[in-house]
Amino acid sequence: MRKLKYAILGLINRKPMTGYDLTAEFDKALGSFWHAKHSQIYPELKKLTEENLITYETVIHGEKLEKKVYTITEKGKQELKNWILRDEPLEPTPKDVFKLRAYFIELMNKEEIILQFSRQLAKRQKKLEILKSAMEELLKTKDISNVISEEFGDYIVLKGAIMREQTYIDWLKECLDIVAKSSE
Amino acid sequence: MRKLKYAILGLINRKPMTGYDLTAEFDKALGSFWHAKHSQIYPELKKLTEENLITYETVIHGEKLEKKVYTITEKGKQELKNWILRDEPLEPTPKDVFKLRAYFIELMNKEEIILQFSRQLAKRQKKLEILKSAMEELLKTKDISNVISEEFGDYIVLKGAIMREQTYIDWLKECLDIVAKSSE
DNA sequence: TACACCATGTAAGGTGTTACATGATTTG
DNA sequence: CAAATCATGTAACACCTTACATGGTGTA
Repeated sequence: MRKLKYAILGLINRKPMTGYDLTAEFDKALGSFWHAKHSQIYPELKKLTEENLITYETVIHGEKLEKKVYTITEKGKQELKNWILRDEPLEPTPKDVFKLRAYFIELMNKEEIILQFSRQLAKRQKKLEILKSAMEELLKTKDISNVISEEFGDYIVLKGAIMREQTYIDWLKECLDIVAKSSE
Repeated sequence: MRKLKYAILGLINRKPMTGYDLTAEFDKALGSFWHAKHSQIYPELKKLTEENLITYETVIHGEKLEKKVYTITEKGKQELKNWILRDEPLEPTPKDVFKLRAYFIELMNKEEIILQFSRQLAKRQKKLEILKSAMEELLKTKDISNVISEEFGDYIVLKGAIMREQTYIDWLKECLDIVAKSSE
């Protein structure tokens, strides 16, 4: 599977970058559906280099600071193109710790349920606001009219993230509503 | 964090079960937000037993087949209750391989995009139908009027899963719509 | 009597997190 | 000049999957 491999190849294909840049990308745009720490990224870059899917050039920044700027190879592009067209079975549903707690709702009393759901709601609303700001920024600065473009890719995943968070919020509100109205 | 620990404690708290039963539960109801293989469950059961959070009784089924039926202890109940009330920061967004592909949309042509999104749509629609059938069954056989009950827990997580899948489908349709209408 | 299902476990390896470790550059 | 950020790496450990390994029970 090696999914991190393709996440990295895809990003480096967009434009050459360092391991540090990749880490930052995973914290920004991709953060709404993928993430990885630098401790996982650096070894993977080493592996991809050994497999001749990427190459690097050492660039000196300032006096001494060495950066490794990675570029995708033809072989890397081929593998990436091949992966993107693959038809794979649906992944198992992602794990959700809050829903695990919600499932065992019988362990809480009414007040405790309302407290837990309200706290989750506040966190999700905050997250949704951040995503919405990112979307506003994207629409202001980028042209998404061409569907075969990086910008359109950025747009659809952000759109998906906003829709997902909004639905999670709707679900939380619905649960809260039922609980609040119950006589228990 | 040992989340599997609490998933198992919660299930055994509902009623005593074997490792095999737990595995089956993770494939059914909980499947919409949690899962684990038996190879992970058996070692965890051993660990929880050593920690005195659960105990087991060996039951002979038929002539020789030995089953270990696990029961939660008072200590286990306390830990579970304590965990369920905890306030933890939002988990990082779950990884989504399809969205990773969608993000790198610039690597596909219009036909390929439509093919990939249509295939995903078909799989998600099938999954949604299964979830809806499960909900129909649940509403027919269980009483969810008491919010402090296992049945209500079953209901809300299933409801959440249906909403999540419906939104994913809406997103896929919206993407397909934009792509289909594009002149590219 | 074969096949599906019940039942429990271990081993090897891949994936991911936290912590350890070090040093340079930029900005207030 | 201190703090934030840039930059790269390794080690230990936790988590999770795939495959290996074994045997019993129910049913068509």
